[in-house]
Amino acid sequence: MKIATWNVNSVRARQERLLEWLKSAQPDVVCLQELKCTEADFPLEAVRDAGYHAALHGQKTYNGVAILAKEEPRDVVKGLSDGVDDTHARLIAATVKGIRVVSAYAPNGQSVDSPQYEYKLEWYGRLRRYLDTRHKPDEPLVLGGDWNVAPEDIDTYDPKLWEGQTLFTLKERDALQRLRAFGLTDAYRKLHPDTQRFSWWDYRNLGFPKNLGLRIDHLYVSAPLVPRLTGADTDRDARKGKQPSDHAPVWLELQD
Amino acid sequence: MKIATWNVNSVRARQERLLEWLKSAQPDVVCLQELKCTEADFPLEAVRDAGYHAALHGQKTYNGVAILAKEEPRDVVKGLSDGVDDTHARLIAATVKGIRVVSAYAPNGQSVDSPQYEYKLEWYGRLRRYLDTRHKPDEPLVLGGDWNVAPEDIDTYDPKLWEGQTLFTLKERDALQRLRAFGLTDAYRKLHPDTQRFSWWDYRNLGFPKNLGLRIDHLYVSAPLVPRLTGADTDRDARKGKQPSDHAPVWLELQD
DNA sequence: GTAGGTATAG
DNA sequence: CTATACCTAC
Repeated sequence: MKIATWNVNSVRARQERLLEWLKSAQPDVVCLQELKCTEADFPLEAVRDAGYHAALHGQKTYNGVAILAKEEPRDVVKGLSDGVDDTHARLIAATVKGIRVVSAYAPNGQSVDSPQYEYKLEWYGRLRRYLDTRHKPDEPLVLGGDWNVAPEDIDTYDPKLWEGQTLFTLKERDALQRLRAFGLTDAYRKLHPDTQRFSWWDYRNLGFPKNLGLRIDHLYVSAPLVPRLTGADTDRDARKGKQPSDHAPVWLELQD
Repeated sequence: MKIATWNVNSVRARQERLLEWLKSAQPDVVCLQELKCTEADFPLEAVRDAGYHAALHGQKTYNGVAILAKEEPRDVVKGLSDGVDDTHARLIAATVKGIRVVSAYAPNGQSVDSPQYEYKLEWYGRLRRYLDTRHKPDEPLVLGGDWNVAPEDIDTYDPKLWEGQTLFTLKERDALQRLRAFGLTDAYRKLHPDTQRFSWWDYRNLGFPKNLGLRIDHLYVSAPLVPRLTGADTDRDARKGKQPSDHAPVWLELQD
């Protein structure tokens, strides 16, 4: 079973690329982020024609997340639903083939002294409480998303340059660590402890050609799924060519 | 000798289409309208690589006209240069192979009661005076352009619907007629007196699929060139496919 | 650099 | 419907 996550950076601008990638990669489940459109504007027909059902949590211009799956996603839950007044469409959860799948788009955080940075740290706390409230670490659980945090030095092209910058501050890494402490394992890092693989490259300054990237897109699995992990990687090719997303898809394989 | 006119509706947005069309149609001279860019932003390199020289009169956002030619255009004159305070880049003239070529983008006229409509009628008068001042009817002269006027009933898909609408009011047709009275012959209509051929289809309301068009792009030739006319038509295919201009190229052939 | 929104123009 | 400009965000 193949599960992937991809920040598409506008699903309408990237429709053809998404369809081509679905066709070639053939994931069973895909977590999408940054749809940048409402549910009504999502290209549902085309995705259906490609063989996928879709659970959607859309928003105009910003955010927007989805779970695509060959089998119909069940028990769809949109947002953190924790009573906080929050319009951001950053989370959707659904059950596919007995696995609870969460597609998450963590706040970017803008700059360390901004309200967005505070919101980001709070959001991570809220997501940890979401897991505590609704799930148990021994359930089969997969969280795929753009976490907007590089967890370790190896996940940046230049840790000294990035140290203290948004996406790589201590507080953000701590917040991610506290989320993982629920009982989550970073699928890629588990299988490839020492291999540097980025998932995002800035559009600016020739980030991709120079391979100046970060690994900020991760798939997290709960304990019962760890022994079933058979593969994990990034589809770097999807970042190539014309009009790509700034993120590449990240995937894992589970033994059936 | 093949001479064409094409309102490209942004030469930058249409660069690839323009180059492909130049490659397949192989005109000796092309009058372009609605470049929608300054001379500095014109894709001069690519056009040169395709085998064409360019005489340019650019403008940011609106208007902008050019003459492309396999031989270098000589004695380039930009604008009407009649002392009227007018920033619109709607006219360029140059000599190619002994023929004086004018590329013209007539004002659209918006609505009959608008200042733009008045400007359009005046512009036609100014262009007639331009010809009177600078040229003689027995010179070899070709005017190619988007004239924003359908000359006759046959040049609209529904003359009753269009009667009195901008692009088909009596005043506009009169203004065009007065221009032609300088001694100009509509090349397409001369060779095909009874055949309906449109050059423009509105992007809206499925104008092209339903063939709801107008013939507002014409090539006019002076008397010495009329006997040399061997062909004239519209490249309807250039309006097909993705991201087309709303205009198709119009061309004529002259015996050498 | 690459999106989206709004507005204007055709 | 398809462009442009200017604005904001990442």
